[in-house]
Amino acid sequence: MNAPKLARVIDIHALKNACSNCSLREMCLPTGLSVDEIEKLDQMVYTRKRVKRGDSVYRSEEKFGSLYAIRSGFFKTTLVMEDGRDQVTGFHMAGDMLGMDGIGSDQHSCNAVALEDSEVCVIPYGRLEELSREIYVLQQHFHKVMSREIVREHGVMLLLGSMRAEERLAAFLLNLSQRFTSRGYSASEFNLRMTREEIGSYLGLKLETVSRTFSKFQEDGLIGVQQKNIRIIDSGGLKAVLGREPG
Amino acid sequence: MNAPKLARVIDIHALKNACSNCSLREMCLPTGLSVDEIEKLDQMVYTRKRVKRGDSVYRSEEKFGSLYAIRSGFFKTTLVMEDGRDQVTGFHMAGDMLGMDGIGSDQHSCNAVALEDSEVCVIPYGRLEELSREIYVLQQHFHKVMSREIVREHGVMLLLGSMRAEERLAAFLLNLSQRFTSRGYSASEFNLRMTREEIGSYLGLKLETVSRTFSKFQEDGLIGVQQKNIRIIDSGGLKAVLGREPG
DNA sequence: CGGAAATATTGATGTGGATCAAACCAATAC
DNA sequence: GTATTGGTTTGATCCACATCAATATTTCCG
Repeated sequence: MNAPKLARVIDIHALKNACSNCSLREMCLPTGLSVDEIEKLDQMVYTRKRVKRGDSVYRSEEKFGSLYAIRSGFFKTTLVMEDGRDQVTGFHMAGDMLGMDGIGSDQHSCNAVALEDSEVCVIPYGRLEELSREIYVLQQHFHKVMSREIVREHGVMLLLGSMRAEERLAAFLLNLSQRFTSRGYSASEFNLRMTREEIGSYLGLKLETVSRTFSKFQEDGLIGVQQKNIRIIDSGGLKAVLGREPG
Repeated sequence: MNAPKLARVIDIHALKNACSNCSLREMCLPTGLSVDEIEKLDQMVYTRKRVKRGDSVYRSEEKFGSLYAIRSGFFKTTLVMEDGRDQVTGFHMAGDMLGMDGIGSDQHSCNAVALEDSEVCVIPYGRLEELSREIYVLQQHFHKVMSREIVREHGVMLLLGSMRAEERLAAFLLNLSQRFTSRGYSASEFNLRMTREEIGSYLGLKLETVSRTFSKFQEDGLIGVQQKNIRIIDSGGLKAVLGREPG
């Protein structure tokens, strides 16, 4: 008599964790999947993992085994040099994919650290390979995700190699704003999850320069800053900072 | 009577262009392919393309259709900002793969320019997708190639974000040397195919700084420089430059 | 709550690499 | 051969950002 009830409970739980029912589906998965195919995917992602603020999903040198789709929260990825200097290589939010650096050498080459309590969907890599041989649109989607990561990094190289401090920070804010927007959050007001030091590390600047530049943007009426809270007042003005001559 | 002869001629030509017979096979392709599978691959890569010095394999915004494996020669990839500033995002040599930036958006996002007369193997992307669904090791290999490109770019971000001019140039030289070595060329002497300006663009430095730093390395007995010819005299010393305090 | 630790702001000063400028050199064209 | 062009080296000066330092604010935690 109890059996059916129990089954139902499990069902509901499974449904809750399923890709098919996930609000981030459009970010993680291709469109145009059949019901069958979505069912297969639900079997691929059978684990969720909570990651507390400050904890890592994976660390450099660790054996690679899975990719991680961010279900909620906020992450940074960092690289550490032998002499201890480290560099933030990216900030990642819901719908982003982590871990692709590990495929090439079968071990991770950076650390993925949660900047707030977060949750990731664990995607066993072998299973993904398998399914993407069966499901064309999944293969296609996965390749696109990797390619976009390459393009994103190109953009960072441009930023680090050719832009001045003000341009870097303006580009950073506009990028964040755009990403929040595409996830349904406000484009004009958001909370930074990272410290000035982490922003600086990502942008190749010192934390003091980041702080000063925030203050300057505020004086110029482009943004409102209060600690981690950012309000974008004049996004056109921010865009104009990009490509402007020094001064 | 002529027919068999003609056929033989064509055969020889096909063989010459075939992956199965290519000295770069270990760089481009996975190991452990069956004879059948190699035959399929030979059909995938049915075009070679000569690219003259200064010409492009593809340009930014162009529709994406193929990847390109470098058969011989030397390339740079560049990004251009709206205001005209441009940045070299990479240097590429025989065995490297070009064009993966185009997969994500179906159009290329950078320019791939030959720095000397070169030759590439054209790999129609649709065909590669198809085959990598059939041949597991090919899929695996392709994913690794993309992943390694992501990791390579991480390295460049570290270089641009955290290193001083001398460290950047030392890292650059050591990287080039290592890549020449793995292709069977001398580790200690090689010709730069790019100008000081292109090196500078890649490293986020001005050409004068590149030139001065070369001169300094020469004074310090680390390398011999004569225009584009580089001799690495003290590779240990170069490695020691990395991670050294300024001064 | 209170006190310590982490984070952020702001000012004063220093410096690595950019900029400006002038030769110099190598390769190609005439 | 000389002229021309594109690239390189080297010097003098400048400035954007780093560094050093002091204070303010927020967060964490017993």
